[in-house]
Amino acid sequence: MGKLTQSVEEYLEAIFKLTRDGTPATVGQVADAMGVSPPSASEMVRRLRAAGLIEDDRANGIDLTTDGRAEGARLVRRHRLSERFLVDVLDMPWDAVHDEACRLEHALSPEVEARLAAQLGNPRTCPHGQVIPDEDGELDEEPLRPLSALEPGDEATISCVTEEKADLLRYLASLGLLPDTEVAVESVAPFGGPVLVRVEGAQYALGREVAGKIMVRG
Amino acid sequence: MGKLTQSVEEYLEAIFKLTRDGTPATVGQVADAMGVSPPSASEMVRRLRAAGLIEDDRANGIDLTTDGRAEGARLVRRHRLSERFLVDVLDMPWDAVHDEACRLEHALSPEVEARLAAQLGNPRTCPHGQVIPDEDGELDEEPLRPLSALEPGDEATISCVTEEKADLLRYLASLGLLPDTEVAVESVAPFGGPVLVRVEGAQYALGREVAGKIMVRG
DNA sequence: GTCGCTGATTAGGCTATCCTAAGACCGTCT
DNA sequence: AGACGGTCTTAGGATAGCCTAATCAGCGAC
Repeated sequence: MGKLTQSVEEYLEAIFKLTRDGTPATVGQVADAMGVSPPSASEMVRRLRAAGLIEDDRANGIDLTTDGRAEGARLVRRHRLSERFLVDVLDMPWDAVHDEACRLEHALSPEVEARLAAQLGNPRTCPHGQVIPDEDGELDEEPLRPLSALEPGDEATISCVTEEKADLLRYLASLGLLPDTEVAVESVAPFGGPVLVRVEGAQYALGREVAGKIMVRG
Repeated sequence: MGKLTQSVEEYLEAIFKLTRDGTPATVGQVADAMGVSPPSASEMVRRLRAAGLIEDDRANGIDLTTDGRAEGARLVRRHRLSERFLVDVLDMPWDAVHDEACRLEHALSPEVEARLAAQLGNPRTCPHGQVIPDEDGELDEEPLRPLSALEPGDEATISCVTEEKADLLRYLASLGLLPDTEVAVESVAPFGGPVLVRVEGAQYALGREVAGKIMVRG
C-alpha cells in the first residue's frame, strides 16, 4: 500500500466511519461527511475503487474492501491515539482535540504510532469514549444504545459521545456527562421532547437530539 | 497570516534555512533544497513574494520579509520541537526523527506547539544540537566553526550536526560524535584529506566533508 | 406506461503544483 | 565587440482536487 495523500486518507476514514455499522454508504453521505459536492465525492470514490480500497460492485453502494477497511481502521486508530495524547500528555480540553487530531493523524508513521500507543499505555478508548482499533485494525465494540433510547427508570453508564463538535462537548462536560459516568433516566417527554436525566445527584433536561448522541452501556 | 499549504510552508522553511547566514538565496538553491526544478521554485518564489513573505526587490536575490522570517522560524521551531519530542518522549533514535518531524511540523497548531514546548521543558536545542527558535521566532546562536576548520592541537565541544541524513547520523553516533562531546584535533591531512580527531579516548579519521558538517564551539 | 423526483455521473472549468523545453539576461573571456 | 555559459523565466502541458450545471438512471405515483 503506497503512501496515500492526506485527502485520500480523509475520504477513506470518513467512509470507514460511515460503513462501521455494516450498511454500505452512498455518494451523498460521503459528500456530506467530507463537506464537498457530490461530483467530488463520486470522483474520489471512483479512484478509491480503482485503488482497490472500495468494493468493485457498485450495485450494493459504497463498501470498503479488506484493504480499505484495514487502512481506515489504522487512520481511526491514529486519530484516537492523537486525541488521547493531546488530553493525557498535553493536557488539552476534550473539546479541542478532535480538530487537532484531524491534522495529526496524517503525520504519524506506523513507527511513531506504535511508540505513541505504548507510551500512552495502549489506551482502549479515545477521550470521548470511542474504542481505539488495535494494531491490526480490529475494533471490539460492545453493543451500545443511545441515551435517548432509555426508558424512565433505566440506569446506565455513559460509554461515548458520537459527535465531536466543540460546543456540544463543552456543554456535556459542564453537566458532568462524561464517559464512564452513571446516569439515570427520570422521564422522557413525548413527541421528541427532552429527556430528564439524573447524574451525580443533579438533574438535567437534555434535548432528544443531544441524548441521541450519547451512547450508553448497561 | 492565513493558513499556508504544507507545500508553501516547506518552501518557506527551506528559504529560511538558506538565508540564515544573512546572504540571500538564489532560485537554484531553493530548487535544490526542495528537490524541484528551477521553474517550480521560481514560480513559488513569485507567489511568496506576492504573499509578502519574500522581499520585493528581486535584485538582491531571495530574502524573507519580517513576516516571512517569523513564519519560517515558527516552522523550524515546530520541526525541532517535534524532533525533541520523538527522541525524549517516544525514545526514537536520533537518525530517524528528521523525516518524521518533517511531516509532524505541519500538523502542530500554535496551541499544541506551546503545550508541547512546555511539556518538554522548553528545550533550547533539537537532538542534533541545533537551536530551537523561541515563540517569537528569535534564534540566539553563538558563533560556531566547523570541525574541519580546527587546527591540530585544538580542542572544542561539538555543538551541532548540520546535516540530518540518517546514515551520517548513525555513523557519527557510532563514533560517539554527539552534541556536547569534547573533541581534540590531532592532525589535519593536506589537500582536503582526513581530520584525525580524538574523542573520549578513541581516535578516528574523519573525511573533510563529514568534519565540515560538525559544528563546534570553544 | 409515463411523469417526475432523487441521487449519481458526465461535462467543462478553476487552482495549485509539478514537469520539460525553449527563450531571455548577464557577466566573462577572447 | 561578440560568442559562451550559467541562471532565471516564459510557454505549454500534466495531475489532483474542487466546483457548477447539465444529463442520466431508477423508482414510486398516477
